Amino acid sequence: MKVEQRSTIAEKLRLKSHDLTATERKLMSTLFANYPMAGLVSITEYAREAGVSTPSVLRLAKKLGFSGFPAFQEKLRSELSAQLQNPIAKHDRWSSEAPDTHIINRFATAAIGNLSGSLKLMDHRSFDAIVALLADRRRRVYLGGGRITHALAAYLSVHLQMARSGVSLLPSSPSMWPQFALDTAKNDVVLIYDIRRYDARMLSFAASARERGAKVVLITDQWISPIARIAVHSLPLRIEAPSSWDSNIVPLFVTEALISAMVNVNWPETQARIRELEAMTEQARRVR
Amino acid sequence: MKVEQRSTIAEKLRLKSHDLTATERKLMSTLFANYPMAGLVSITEYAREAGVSTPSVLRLAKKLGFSGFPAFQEKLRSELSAQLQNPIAKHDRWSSEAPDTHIINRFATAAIGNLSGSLKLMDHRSFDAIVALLADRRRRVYLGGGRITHALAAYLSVHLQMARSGVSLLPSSPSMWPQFALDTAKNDVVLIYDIRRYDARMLSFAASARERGAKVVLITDQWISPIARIAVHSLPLRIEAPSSWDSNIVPLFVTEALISAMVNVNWPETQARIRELEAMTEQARRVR
DNA sequence: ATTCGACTGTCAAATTCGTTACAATGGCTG
DNA sequence: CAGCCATTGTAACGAATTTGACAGTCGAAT
Repeated sequence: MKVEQRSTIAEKLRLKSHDLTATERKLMSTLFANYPMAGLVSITEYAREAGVSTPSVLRLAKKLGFSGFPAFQEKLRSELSAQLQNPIAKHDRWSSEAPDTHIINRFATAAIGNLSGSLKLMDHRSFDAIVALLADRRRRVYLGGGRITHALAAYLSVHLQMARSGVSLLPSSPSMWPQFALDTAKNDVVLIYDIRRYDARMLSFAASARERGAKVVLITDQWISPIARIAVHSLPLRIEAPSSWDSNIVPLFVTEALISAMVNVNWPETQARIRELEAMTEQARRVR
Repeated sequence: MKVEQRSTIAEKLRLKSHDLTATERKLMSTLFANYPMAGLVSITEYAREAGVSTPSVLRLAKKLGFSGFPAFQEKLRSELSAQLQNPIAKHDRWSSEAPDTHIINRFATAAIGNLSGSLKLMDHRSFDAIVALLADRRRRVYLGGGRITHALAAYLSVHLQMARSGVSLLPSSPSMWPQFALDTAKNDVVLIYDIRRYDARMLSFAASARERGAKVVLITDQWISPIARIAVHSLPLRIEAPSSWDSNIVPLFVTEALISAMVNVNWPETQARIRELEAMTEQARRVR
């Protein structure tokens, strides 16, 4: 039956509860007392917990229509897994009638997975510490990225420059990085995007900055760039995508969150600066 | 240690993440991808899922201080059942104990909302039509964005240039746009990012290109840039964020999806081009 | 080039698990 | 009260899992 396919073990048990034996009822109530974890241990342990014999567990599983205990357990696991998924993961039909196999839906699924996976991985204390570094107006900030991630560094740079002074973006050409390393000084902040196909030149830039006393912050992928060893803070993110290249959606997410948090830290000053900036832009427009 | 007693496996892993081996990282990311269910199967299955050998799982478990795999699993189970019994913890799975009010969680909620809102709005036939335009090697492609979105255009440009020839990125300075408009010709593709604070100079660039017979494609926000009137295809996206500035996560999402879809359209040619590119990069590296 | 050490996989032994067969128990019926 | 059937536990077996020992591989340092 299709209906049965969908029903959970809890429902099946309730449905059959009237023709369960005393032993089976014990098993049922043990399972419900800690559903579904009680059933995710070994058959022996579950039996002992309920105070019945091992084969009784097996009999119950078969009575519910499973081929054996492992099949029963697998069902419990998949139920739990579905329940654990973030509420948002249960997306109701993404794009207008586009089939689930359409690239845009596959991409959406991957993006959501990357986001929730990254958030689970992330240490929010590191995040807060990075925000504090960026918000500290006494420190100069250097931003850098590789061939692909340069755009992210540029994006961050545009926003940071609106909020504070002393922000420099490393050029996209690696040959110019060494001279920037020369400029870094004690307590400066060097924020680097380095995702796989890690760039050796970026590593040496980071190492130089570190030697000069700068604090290196790293935004990397789940395989973690070697720069992590010299960084004070590293954020490893998930970047898998159904594509020939990695997805930088989560790195952009973190970037925007950093910007937002950093702006909040010192709102009055930032606000004044933005007002001034707007006024200047307006003035320039009038002259033209 | 008292601390160790309380810390979850996720925390332990994060803490030790810097001195994990490559294989152990694989296990870690597999576990986080579906935490903690991925670890609640047999050691064999978990190892196979992560693509490592069985003993490697055991070694990781021991590294984390457990007597063996069953003990490791027992910890996962107890964590999970504690979490299941505490409904408040439900939303907690986002970020490690960060409260829901933490900026990173608020941002995640907003990003997901924007994504699903955008996808519901989106016409996938427009998307497919844009992909076809980008994939057509006979057309030149011009990419442009405003002060903020220039980074997105640059990101798209880096990827498109790997996949095909004839891709130009408009400079970030608007004063140079008119001369680029002069270069556009009949049937060229002009893809523009224009989100609120719509730039009048961008509109006039688009209008010039249109007059010369170019096909204008627009990626904009839900309030829709005036360029939409002259564009052949427009994708309106949601960009709200708990921040002083708009979020460009969904625009980046669409950008990556476009890239991926476009590459698929003509995979053999693209693959050949990428191979050649890799070979050249490799050669350059050797010379150095 | 070579050596060392760290890392990781293969293999097999030991253990545990899941399952079947069978015996024991106990309630119900004629 | 005897016999029957459903129910449950015990014991044993085969299968799968967990674990330790060993060897090959790779990279770094000399």
